[in-house]
Amino acid sequence: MMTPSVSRAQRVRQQVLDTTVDLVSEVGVERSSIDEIASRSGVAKSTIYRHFPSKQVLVVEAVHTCMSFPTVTDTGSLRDDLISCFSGMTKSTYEGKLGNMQLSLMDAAQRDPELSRLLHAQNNQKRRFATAVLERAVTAGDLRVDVDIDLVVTLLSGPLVYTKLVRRQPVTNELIAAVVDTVLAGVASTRVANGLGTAVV
Amino acid sequence: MMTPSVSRAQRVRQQVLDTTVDLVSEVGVERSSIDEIASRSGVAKSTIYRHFPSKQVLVVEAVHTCMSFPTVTDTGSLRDDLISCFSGMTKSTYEGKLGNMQLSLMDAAQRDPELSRLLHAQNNQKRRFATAVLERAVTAGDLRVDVDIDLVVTLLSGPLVYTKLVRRQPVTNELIAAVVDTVLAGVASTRVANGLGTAVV
DNA sequence: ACAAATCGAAACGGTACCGTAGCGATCGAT
DNA sequence: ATCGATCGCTACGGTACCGTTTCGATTTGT
Repeated sequence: MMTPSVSRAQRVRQQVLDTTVDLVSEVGVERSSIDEIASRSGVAKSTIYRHFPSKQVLVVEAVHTCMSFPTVTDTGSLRDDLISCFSGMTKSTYEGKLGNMQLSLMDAAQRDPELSRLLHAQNNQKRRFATAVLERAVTAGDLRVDVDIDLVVTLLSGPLVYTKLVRRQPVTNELIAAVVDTVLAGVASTRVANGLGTAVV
Repeated sequence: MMTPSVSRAQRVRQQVLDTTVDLVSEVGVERSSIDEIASRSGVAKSTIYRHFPSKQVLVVEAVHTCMSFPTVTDTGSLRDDLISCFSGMTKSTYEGKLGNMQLSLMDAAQRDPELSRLLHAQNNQKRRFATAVLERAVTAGDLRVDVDIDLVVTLLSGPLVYTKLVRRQPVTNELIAAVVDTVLAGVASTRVANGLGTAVV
């Protein structure tokens, strides 16, 4: 018989990781147990420990497997590119199983340096996508050269994260568009001493 | 001997609540145990159960006791009032013990309806402060009457929450001022089809 | 087909937590 | 001073989880 494309060890390993993702997205990191993962996945607990030395490592690896990043578009319109960027970002990060995990992961990261580094890396990566779009707009002359790009990324990301995690409301494309439009309008204007934007484009 | 100003029962009860706040802010909701609260507070576990029927109720009451809200200023300057509002908000919510608890509480709220309602109420309350400031600015003519106040509150709150909880960076007054300035500039401008703010004040 | 690697099932000791109960000591009001 | 309420202490049964071990069965590579 032919050798299958993936070994049994790999299949079992993936099964454990998938089940871990499911369980963590349902009940969170702290309430997920190896015993439960074993019975759900059909993989014996002893086998799980042959693949992963501890629950922490397992969770970190499981989370790692289900991370993805959106593709960046270049339509020529800064507005459209930003909306596309954050729309994809929202889907890949705050929806689905990974989305359900976010709060629990952030909490657990407060006491797990590995998880903390993983989430920070994930986050910096996401910021880089938006940063790239904005830097392109600066060189293209669509944005003033003195804009604080880091601040703009925070201004764009913040309201979406806040809506999803704190308000627990869906992040609609309408919201994304409104955020992008208002922030772009804000950075297009100069800031004056009284804080009220005076029209200067 | 005179009757003390507070009964022993009240003192013991408060001691338990304080210890619970301390412990939860240190290790989170899930890892806080009644046994640990008992040994830390010097109050026997049996006594704790005489005051609180379960750990969930205890945590909810403990969190409730350490909630506070900032005072609202009315300096006449919308910018200053907003900065003051969100500066106080940040201090009362995302610093100190309550700040350390936030992520764990939000996570736990996903599986505890009581906690969920408490956090939602806390959040709506905070939004109302900013909403009041903005509505005052509308009637005073400092803001266009067609601004989406709810959106503006999200635009202002989001970046601060995001900076604190996701990026794990301090929320400085400089950041607050920059956020307020940019968002105010954005809502002062009209939005046009191409999304680039055109100066109209 | 056969040896080596891998797996599933089951059980183990150890720890931590929950919520309850009994009991003697302490406090509070009168 | 006394009596009832409240407390601290200790211990209990029950549950859940961790991480390890054993052993027989299955699969894989050759």
